[in-house]
Amino acid sequence: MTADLLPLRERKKLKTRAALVDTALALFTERGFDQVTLDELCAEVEVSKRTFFRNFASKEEVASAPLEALWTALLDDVEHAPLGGRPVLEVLQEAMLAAVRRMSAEGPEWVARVRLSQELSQRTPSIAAHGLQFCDRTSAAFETTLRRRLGLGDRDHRPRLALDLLVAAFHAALRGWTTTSPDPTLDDLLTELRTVFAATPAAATFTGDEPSH
Amino acid sequence: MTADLLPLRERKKLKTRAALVDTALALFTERGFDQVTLDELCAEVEVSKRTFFRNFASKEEVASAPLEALWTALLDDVEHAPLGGRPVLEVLQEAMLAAVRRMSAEGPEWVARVRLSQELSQRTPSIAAHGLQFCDRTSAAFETTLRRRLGLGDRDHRPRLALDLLVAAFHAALRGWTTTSPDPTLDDLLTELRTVFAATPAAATFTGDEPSH
DNA sequence: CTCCAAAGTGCCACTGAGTGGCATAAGCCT
DNA sequence: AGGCTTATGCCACTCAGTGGCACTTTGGAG
Repeated sequence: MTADLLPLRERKKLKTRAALVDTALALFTERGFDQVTLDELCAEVEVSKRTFFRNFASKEEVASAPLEALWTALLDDVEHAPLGGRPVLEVLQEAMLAAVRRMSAEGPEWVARVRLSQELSQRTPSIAAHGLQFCDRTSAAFETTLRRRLGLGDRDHRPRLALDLLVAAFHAALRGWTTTSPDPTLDDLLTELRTVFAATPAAATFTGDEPSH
Repeated sequence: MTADLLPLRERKKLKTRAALVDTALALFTERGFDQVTLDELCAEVEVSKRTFFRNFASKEEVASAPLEALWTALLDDVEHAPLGGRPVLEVLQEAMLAAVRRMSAEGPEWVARVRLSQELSQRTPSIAAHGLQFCDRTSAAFETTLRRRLGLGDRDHRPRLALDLLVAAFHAALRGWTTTSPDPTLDDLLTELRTVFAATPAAATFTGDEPSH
């Protein structure tokens, strides 16, 4: 499907990378992130620790890989999508939905991997930290793109706030996705996303009526 | 001012804690986070590494301490503040302004510490990651409080989105604060916060007019 | 087909973060 | 003062992550 055209070397590299991700997700899920040493993981995949660190910058990164791939794909999309005359946040939200659909089109395993990645992230602070920092860096990149393409000034905080709202909505949707359904599907995720997106405009304005007392 | 009433033991502990924070901020700022080992830091403060880890959970935490203190203080405030009939986000924003004022009232060193902490966080990915994860956990706690006090359901995403918007605005303000003025003051920070808060409602709705092409 | 350059890999030794255990000292309470 | 609690120091240990070098594999050129 996606290019057998790559040189053999590249394919091999991607294969070990994928093996590392899948094995890591399995081991971490089964026994917990810090109960699994990298030596074990590498032994399982039959790869040296040195090779692991040529593919991933840290132990946390291998667990966040599936979600990071999504954000990177989304960033590419937004770089080229038309932004004209519509609310920026709406455009971003639709790009997000499209990116999720596109990722999952590449194979059903993707959904399973994202689910495991998300569950690990919720249960393991250091993975969560890594993921959040990745989102933050990616948001900064998005922000630059938006500023440039929309001709906004450096002191205009709106694009960054919109991006953070997108990130917040995405994370809320992920949390909802993995906690409600026992075996969440792609459609469940898309539904969850649309629900959260629908609630987003109210976030800045809603008034809490304190219950009687 | 704030209780010499504490038992001597506690005061001593707080003192070494403060010494660790200040020395760490100084060393990290001067030579870079990963160029300073904990052994060095501990030698400087004349404390064993074991003691360091009884005060802080990680090397990153000591660098984030001032900002974390602010969030914790804010959380306490929100626990007891009246939330009645006004937009929740507005209430949170005012609580944030009040918390900043209250923290800085305890001494002018606080502003300097926060500035160093923020600058380190921007330049050091692992500190940023730790700080973001802390905010995330704190937001989750806030969320619980808000849900309880406002009687909202588990499936209502608005409180969490509002909180994330507050966090995003705060971070944007911090970035602006440390990049614009060469030697940022407390008032600069408050001004910056108010500016970002003012821009927040537009984040969800603004439309980017693509520049002519 | 062969040989060369380049890129990926394995092995090994090393630094430094973080932890557990136990003995010691310092503050607390009566 | 004397026992009790609690923080601290010291020591040895695990494991993430890095740098160096030798070795294998691949792609490409003659």
